[in-house]
Amino acid sequence: MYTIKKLASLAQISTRTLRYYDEINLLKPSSYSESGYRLYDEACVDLLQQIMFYKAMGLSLTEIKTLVLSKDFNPEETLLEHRRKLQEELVRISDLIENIDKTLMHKKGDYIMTDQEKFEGLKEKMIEENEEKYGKAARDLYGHKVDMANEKLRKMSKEEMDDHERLTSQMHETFVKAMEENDPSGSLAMTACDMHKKWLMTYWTDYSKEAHLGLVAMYVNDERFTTYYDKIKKGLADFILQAMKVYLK
Amino acid sequence: MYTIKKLASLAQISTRTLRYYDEINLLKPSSYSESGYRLYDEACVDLLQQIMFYKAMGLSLTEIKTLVLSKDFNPEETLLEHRRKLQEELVRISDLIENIDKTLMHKKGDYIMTDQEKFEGLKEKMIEENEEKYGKAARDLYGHKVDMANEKLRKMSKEEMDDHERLTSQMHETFVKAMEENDPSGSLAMTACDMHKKWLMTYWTDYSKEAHLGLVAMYVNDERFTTYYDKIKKGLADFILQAMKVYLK
DNA sequence: GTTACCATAACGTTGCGTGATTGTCA
DNA sequence: CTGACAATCACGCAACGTTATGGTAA
Repeated sequence: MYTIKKLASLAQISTRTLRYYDEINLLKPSSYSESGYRLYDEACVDLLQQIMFYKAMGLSLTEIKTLVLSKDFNPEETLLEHRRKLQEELVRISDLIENIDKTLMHKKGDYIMTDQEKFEGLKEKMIEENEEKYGKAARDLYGHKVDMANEKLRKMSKEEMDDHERLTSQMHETFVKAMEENDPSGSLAMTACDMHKKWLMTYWTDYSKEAHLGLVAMYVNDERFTTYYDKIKKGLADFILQAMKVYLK
Repeated sequence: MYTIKKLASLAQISTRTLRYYDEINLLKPSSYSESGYRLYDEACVDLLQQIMFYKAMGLSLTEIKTLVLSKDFNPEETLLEHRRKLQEELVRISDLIENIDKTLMHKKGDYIMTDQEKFEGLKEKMIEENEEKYGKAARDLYGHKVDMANEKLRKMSKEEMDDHERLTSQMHETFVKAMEENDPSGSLAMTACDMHKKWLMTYWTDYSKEAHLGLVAMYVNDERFTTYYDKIKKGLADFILQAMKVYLK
């Protein structure tokens, strides 16, 4: 017979957990002492063992309850079903990471990269940072997907990079012209926004308005960006944001 | 000016969400109508846009609050920090999936596989099922790790499989002998358990007592297993469980 | 008058952590 | 007597979904 503390330390869990399992009828004590103390026997230990096994696979307590308390229930199906859910979670998280990567990568690129050397430097730096921070093993876990942006950079040819640079200056020029017209919703501004989108696609493997707008919104809160653009023409950073808001409606 | 419903449908969220954001001071309406209706202006729309952008990356509302409400806060660091957390989650979930795979794979194997043909059949069947259920694209996401068990099976040579089969019969014999001695904690039983562990390791890439015990516990609740073992000797399935409990203490 | 929309409570969700208060055992 | 352990509330967390109830706008 175990007291609640004994069983808890045996199983490396808290007494609160055991009381909670009692409360939700997942694991009841086998008997009580005269003063109302919970007492657990060997069968309880076995059951707890089972519970913890399923917990280790990430099943919810409700799922575990149906598994261990109804003998005729099929664990295989439940586990497979659960596996499917986990798989979805995995994809979801992987997508989130990819989103962050795209955002950060591009944001850095936006105000730093003006010529080839800096661009090359950035490429190497980002790839190195990635390696350093998360290690090869960790990156292997979710395979090539997270690296896609990196790969896209790495594989970009000299020619493409020249194109990219041309696009950059053209975009800047167009934005400046649009600003001189003082019309953030005019066709010139829209053209410039369109170029910005194309420019974005150089790094991003896919595209969404939300991400694009979010990125631009992040820009104007970053003085490195505003400084850079205001040097081209004063007030340009803000103008770009105004235009983008119209463009991305 | 937008009413709560207008803004909600504009942003594709619920009105409850907007009221909640109001409640936690994340997004307050810019003004109120005479009858107390919430009214949102353009600045609110922009802010919500930002909020949703960060939400799309999986940041918590608390994190978002510090990001969008304190102008001097650095989003890059926050995003990188958050990326790290996501990475951990990814590993965690990947481990859970691996655990489930190991369990299911082995459980099937335990009572079905007695000769090479069936073994081969199982191999193909499991690999196919995996492909079918989750698709290549999904599997690519977390790379080779989930497939390790599959790979381990696939790469097992004829020779190794013969060894494995020999080990299986020896283990069965030893369990039977131990049972005849009627001592589930005797040295014979312990040897048999040890063999079971070795046998397990043929499939599993790593090992833990919890997983081993959980597996055995799952066995005795599955009549396909008990039937199979009881055919060898009546009561054997139960005896194995008893022995395992001692062994895995 | 009806319908669509507004507001404010307030409970439910998941799995416990973290007290607060009080009784029991060695 | 004291300290370790027992018990029972009961709030807190995250981000809303979901009624319930009643007022307001078109």
